[in-house]
Amino acid sequence: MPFETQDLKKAGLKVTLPRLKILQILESSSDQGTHLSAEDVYKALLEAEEEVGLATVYRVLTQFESAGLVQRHNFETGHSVYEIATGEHHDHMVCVDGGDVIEFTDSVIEKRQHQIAEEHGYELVDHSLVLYVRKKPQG
Amino acid sequence: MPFETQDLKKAGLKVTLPRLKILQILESSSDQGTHLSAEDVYKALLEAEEEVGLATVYRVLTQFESAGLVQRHNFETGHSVYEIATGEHHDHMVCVDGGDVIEFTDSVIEKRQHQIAEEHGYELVDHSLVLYVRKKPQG
DNA sequence: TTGGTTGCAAACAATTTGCATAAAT
DNA sequence: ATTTATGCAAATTGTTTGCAACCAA
Repeated sequence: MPFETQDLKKAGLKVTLPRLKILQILESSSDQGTHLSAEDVYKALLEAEEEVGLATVYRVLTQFESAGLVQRHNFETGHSVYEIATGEHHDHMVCVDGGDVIEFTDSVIEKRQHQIAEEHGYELVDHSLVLYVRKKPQG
Repeated sequence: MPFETQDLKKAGLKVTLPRLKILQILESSSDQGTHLSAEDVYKALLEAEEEVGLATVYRVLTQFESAGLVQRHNFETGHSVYEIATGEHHDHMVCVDGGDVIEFTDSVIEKRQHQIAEEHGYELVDHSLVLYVRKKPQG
């Protein structure tokens, strides 16, 4: 039994073709470090000759998110993008020249974020950090 | 000549009542550290007995952003919020329940961001940090 | 069989735009 | 007199939902 099937069952979701296909698309995009929007997934399905409605894509992505299978990000683009949840948190560094994306985590920052939230009487639920950088001359 | 008028002229925008009023509303909200959505501004205008269309509010806010008069933020709330541009950098903490926004800066995090960029051979140009928090029980 | 799942179309919310009118310079 | 701004309604975009038909367990 392929691991996609297991993942779905574990999430209490029936194993259907649309869900399997969407999961595969997200996985292969994850290999390339890409983040897909609902539209992107929908187009990928069409290219794969799969007849799946856009509404289903949205529903499945939402279910996957609730199940912890994927993570949703709302960058400043006006629409959500999804990526397979690895369990490991990371932030993003984006090169303003090439557009390269580097993933990183930093325990100092992570810790401070919790402290800051606490200091204001809150508990940290999530966070979004993006560093915009430029390659140093003579890098 | 009031500074609102100067700001508008400097931005190449005609000085109209809607624009003056919207600028004032944003300023007073800024004093309270609040971030307003287009709807919020629209409601504030109605309360002030100003007959301004919602479309105009959106147009004016967009123009203000292009002119650098205000900053637009897209938090995970589903709609944009605006604040007067102060020139001084700060990050945001957004309450996932009420949507309240708290501004903060933290020198530890600021410094680490520079270090991280350096460690990867980049120089930090800009960054965006949003903490999503929840009020602690017994706050 | 039976309850979860899908597709479609309609419903929505936030935001944008076309156009005729109105106001600023 | 020109140019730009406004209001309204209609259009767009991204996303959600109602419902009948459908399919996995």
